[in-house]
Amino acid sequence: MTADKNSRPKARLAKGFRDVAPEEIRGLRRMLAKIEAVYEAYGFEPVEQPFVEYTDALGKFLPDQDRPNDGVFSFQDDDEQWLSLRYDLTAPLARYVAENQQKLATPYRSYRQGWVFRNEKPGPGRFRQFMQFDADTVGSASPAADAEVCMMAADTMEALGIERGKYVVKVSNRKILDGLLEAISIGQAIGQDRRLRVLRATDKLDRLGPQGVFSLLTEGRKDESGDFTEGARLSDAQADNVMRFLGFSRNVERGYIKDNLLHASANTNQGWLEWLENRVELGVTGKAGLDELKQIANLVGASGYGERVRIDPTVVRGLEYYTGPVFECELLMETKDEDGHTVRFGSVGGGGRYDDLVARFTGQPVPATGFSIGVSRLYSALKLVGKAEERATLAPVVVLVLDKGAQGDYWRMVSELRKAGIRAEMYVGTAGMKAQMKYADKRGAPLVVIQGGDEKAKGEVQIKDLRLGAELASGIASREEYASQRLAQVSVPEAELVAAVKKALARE
RNA sequence: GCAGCUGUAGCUCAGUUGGUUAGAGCACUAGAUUGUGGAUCUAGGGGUCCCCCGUUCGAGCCGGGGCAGCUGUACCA
Repeated sequence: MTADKNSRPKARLAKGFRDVAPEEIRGLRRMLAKIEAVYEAYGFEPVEQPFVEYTDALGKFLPDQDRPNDGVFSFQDDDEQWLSLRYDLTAPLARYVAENQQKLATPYRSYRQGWVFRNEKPGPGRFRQFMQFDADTVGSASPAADAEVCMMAADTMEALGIERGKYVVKVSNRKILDGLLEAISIGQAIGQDRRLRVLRATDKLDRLGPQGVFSLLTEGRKDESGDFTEGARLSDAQADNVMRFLGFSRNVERGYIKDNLLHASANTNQGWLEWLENRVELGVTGKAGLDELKQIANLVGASGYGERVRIDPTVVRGLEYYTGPVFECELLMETKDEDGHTVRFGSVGGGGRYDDLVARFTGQPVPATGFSIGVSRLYSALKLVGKAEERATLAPVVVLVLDKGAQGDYWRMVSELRKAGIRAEMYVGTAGMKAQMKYADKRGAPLVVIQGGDEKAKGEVQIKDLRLGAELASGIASREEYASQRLAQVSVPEAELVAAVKKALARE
């Protein structure tokens, strides 16, 4: 019964979601296995968690509404409790640790990989369902834990075949920015709203450049589409300090430029530390952040990662839960976008320290730090540089069903092939021979096995090489010639089926 | 959220100043083969021209409103 024409649903993929093709699944699995191997080697333990959590466990109720935040997919169960699809892997981990604290060895080191969901407008390369691969150390306040996560991220990139120098793990510290805001708002508390604007503005340096960031720090900015973004309304002197934090100094003729002093120290971790210490007003909190950054720099330097793990104040990351060091892993390879412009591939992962997340549940402070890889983004990057391993598994040999009464014979042939380690299937549809050939062709089958009444009487089977056949047929012009031959087809005794198939496959 | 662009067959798209029965390519089905895919040829199926209202003798085309999609921007744990 077909549905009434008017009530037929449209077959369409939900906006922001994706079907994943077989080659990509195979390539992804290989990539995930390599990441996992690195995390295992570092001694992290796997854990798997559900897609769904109670909404309040994710911390996403808006204060004045009983409806959860619309960035999150939420629904009510039979008991009218609000549930949400997880939007990252960190909030659920905090719940897990808070709930199982007594059982877990502290510091608890875990990794996990899975789908997360965001109910947002999708864009190019941005989906409403995507995969993350996280590793976290919960229960250690030591900068060693932060440094370790960064070095592990670097090792992961290399395990995936991204050469040294083609990626960088950038490190900054949220406390420095906090301290800087403290320092510039002496005598007048800067509102939370304006604080967020400063953070957002600094995060846009790569896209808008120093002048754009300065506009957002001060009076605001109008973009090409005419949309106006409100600024943080800092004074020039306050904004100047923020710009210096990012490594820019004001130049009378040219506005903000990369500072020469910084360049003179060759953009090293040591150079950045000195710059921040001497040229930026940091306040008490900022000094503490700088001290943490120094310790991380020392650790990665001593371990030989100083070139790969770099201090970079332009890293801001998410605004809400990070409390200290923040990281970002960026790929430096250049690529062309659809308009032919060369663009850097950009960020494929990030993370940081979130010391308050577990305390939400327990009231006890539990320091934690972690790193999250954007699996889909990283995968498209690997694909672009030819490091994705999508090689297709060979499609199965198809055994045609010409005589429906002889299915037992066909079944036996298929199982012999399988025992010999050859992917094989018996045609399970109901169509005739012609359609079965079409099926095998579309499927990409290398060979078909044919046994009708004639062959059976002689105790033989026909093996037809579809790929060779296609090659031979391309030279044929007339239909008569084409129809008169049995291209790339051999007849062998039943007993030699497996050997003949192996031989034909070996030719490919 | 804001701005711009676009909605015609399963897919990609033509469609003249508003004028009969709305087209192509691809895909699909059948035939040219007693039992042979991919080339070629023939035939066939498939349409609420996004929806509603209006203008008109007449709307895929013009006007208004809505909806959906795309792009940019804002937000993004």
